[in-house]
Amino acid sequence: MGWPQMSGEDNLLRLVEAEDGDENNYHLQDQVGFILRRAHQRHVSIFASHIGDLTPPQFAALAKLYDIGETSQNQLGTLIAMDAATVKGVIDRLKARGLVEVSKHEVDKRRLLVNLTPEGREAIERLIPLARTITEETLAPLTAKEAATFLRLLAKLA
Amino acid sequence: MGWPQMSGEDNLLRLVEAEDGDENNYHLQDQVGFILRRAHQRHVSIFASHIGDLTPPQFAALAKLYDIGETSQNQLGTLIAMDAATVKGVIDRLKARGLVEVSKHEVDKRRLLVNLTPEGREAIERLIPLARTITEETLAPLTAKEAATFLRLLAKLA
DNA sequence: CTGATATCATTTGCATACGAATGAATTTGA
DNA sequence: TCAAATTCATTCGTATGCAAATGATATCAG
Repeated sequence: MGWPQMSGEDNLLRLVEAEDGDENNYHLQDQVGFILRRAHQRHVSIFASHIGDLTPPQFAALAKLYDIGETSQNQLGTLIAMDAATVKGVIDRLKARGLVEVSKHEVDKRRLLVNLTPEGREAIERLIPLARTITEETLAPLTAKEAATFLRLLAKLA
Repeated sequence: MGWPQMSGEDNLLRLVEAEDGDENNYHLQDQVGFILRRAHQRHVSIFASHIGDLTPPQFAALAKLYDIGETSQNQLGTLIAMDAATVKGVIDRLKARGLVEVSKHEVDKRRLLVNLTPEGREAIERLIPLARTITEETLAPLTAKEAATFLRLLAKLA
């Protein structure tokens, strides 16, 4: 065999490794974390191509407020899986654009209530059909059956 | 039916919506993008619990350099799915910690060559077994068969 | 050969994302 | 009741992630 400086022991080791499925060889591109990151990147890119003036987290905040109505900033963060520091930035930017408004909770003075403005409501109603398109395009490489399986397994991981 | 202020037309509309699979109701938590984001978050959290002093992108850079050896910063970015601006930051931080070293390409003066230092090589060799554990823990909610299916479909999406 | 193009790297600006620390307000428990 | 613990929001620091602009270098086409 053409390998330089390889002893009989090395050949034996290589055989054992081959039997073990090449386990000493680490392939980044096969790791679930790496593929998950790329799949997420692709989705964000598709999102941006359809909804250029809003990010996925901003859309999530609007969609959740549209779904449940006024809530506290912290509670909203829990519902859309963002920590307190992150959700604050998202809400600040939506507020600056007039899509949400904030007010103080009358009873619990710690809480900051967040709600859609009429402009925010109009925006999310206009964007939800685009979001359905984005979901379709993201799942386009899969058949309908594969997509259903994928979503079921993905949900178990998330 | 106890719904207030609902006319006969409203009931008909509701029936039609039910037949259409409730398509006027948008559920953020069922959208592939949202679940993908949460699955990715969970993986990063698992990663951090096992490898606290390195981020997944930093690990990816080291693992790829370990796999292919010296390469240009740009090419490395392509291989680990990072744009030029992002990979620069990652390499800068790895360089500051002495895990990689950079040099100028002798022929093509535009290129910045990146390679592992001995410390970087030692680090990645030490971390790869932990990365296998991270992958296992990330996939733990799935059976072996489900995990195989999931990885196959995820790869089609990424 | 040289002007147009393309590639590589850097920089800036903006937007997540999260740990940690802080302060204000509320709830709990002895 | 009142001190301890908890919750809510904010701030700071660090690290991706990407678009856009820029400068240096290399390649291509006429």
